[in-house]
Amino acid sequence: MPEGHTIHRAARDHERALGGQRLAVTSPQGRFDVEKLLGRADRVKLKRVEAYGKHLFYVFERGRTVHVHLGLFGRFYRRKSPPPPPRESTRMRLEGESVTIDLVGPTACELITPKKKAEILARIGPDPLREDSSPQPFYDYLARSKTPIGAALLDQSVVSGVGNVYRAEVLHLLKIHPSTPARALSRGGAESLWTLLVGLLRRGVEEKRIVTTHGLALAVPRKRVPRAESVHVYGRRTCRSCGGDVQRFLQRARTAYVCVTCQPYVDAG
DNA sequence: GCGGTATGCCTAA
DNA sequence: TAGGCCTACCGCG
Repeated sequence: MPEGHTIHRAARDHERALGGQRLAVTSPQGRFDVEKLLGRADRVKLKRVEAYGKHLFYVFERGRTVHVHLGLFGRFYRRKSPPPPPRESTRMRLEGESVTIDLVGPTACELITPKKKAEILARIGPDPLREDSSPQPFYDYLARSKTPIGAALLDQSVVSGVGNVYRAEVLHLLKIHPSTPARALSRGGAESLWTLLVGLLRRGVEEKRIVTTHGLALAVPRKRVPRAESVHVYGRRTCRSCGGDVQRFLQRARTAYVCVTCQPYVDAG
């Protein structure tokens, strides 16, 4: 689940469900140091939840901030309060008045200092889901880098929030082969790429899953797209657009998916 | 029950 | 580049 859309959706949902409340925070698994957050109190008030790329920040009273990164396996489970007993693997449980959020399997779940937060934000590139992000650094990087565009899209310091599914899908929609050197893209091409990422990620936030088919407009009511039709090439053996073979290869240690018909490699020199 | 796989990312070499 | 870490699920038998 966790590309940028999952993170932003969690921030929105969790802030709405728990923001302004005094939460009972526990770590059934024991690997999250609850006392550091709670001190001697038994509850702590959550002020807001922020999302940057794939990072979440739970901001509590007195500026105490919990950083969460889901990694590949992390997941949230939402329960009604009072919640059922947690599964053993639950790293952090946030129990509010009517909603309880359980966090399982994250790469990171820790109380952080303002300095640490600043360091995290300093090392990630613009996030297409944030209104306050400027794509300029993304354009600048692409314009001068020989890095394959498919590798650049997974580099969180270049653009944040994009993961392996969006990488495959956005490049397919633009008919770009992942091995194309970044700087072979025109400025217009780079702008199209950013705009498409914004659109697809926003759609992902609304639908709570990645859907890149059945038109790109964020039209209001739309029919639920069946799972098998939600992507063009990611995880597929044949291209949903043309029926041609989808080729797989490793790029930046992740499986890249390419329709060799729709996305022929063009050596731009 | 086991092994493989996954939408991530860090570190050592 | 390889290995490690985190967890759930699925197909196999």
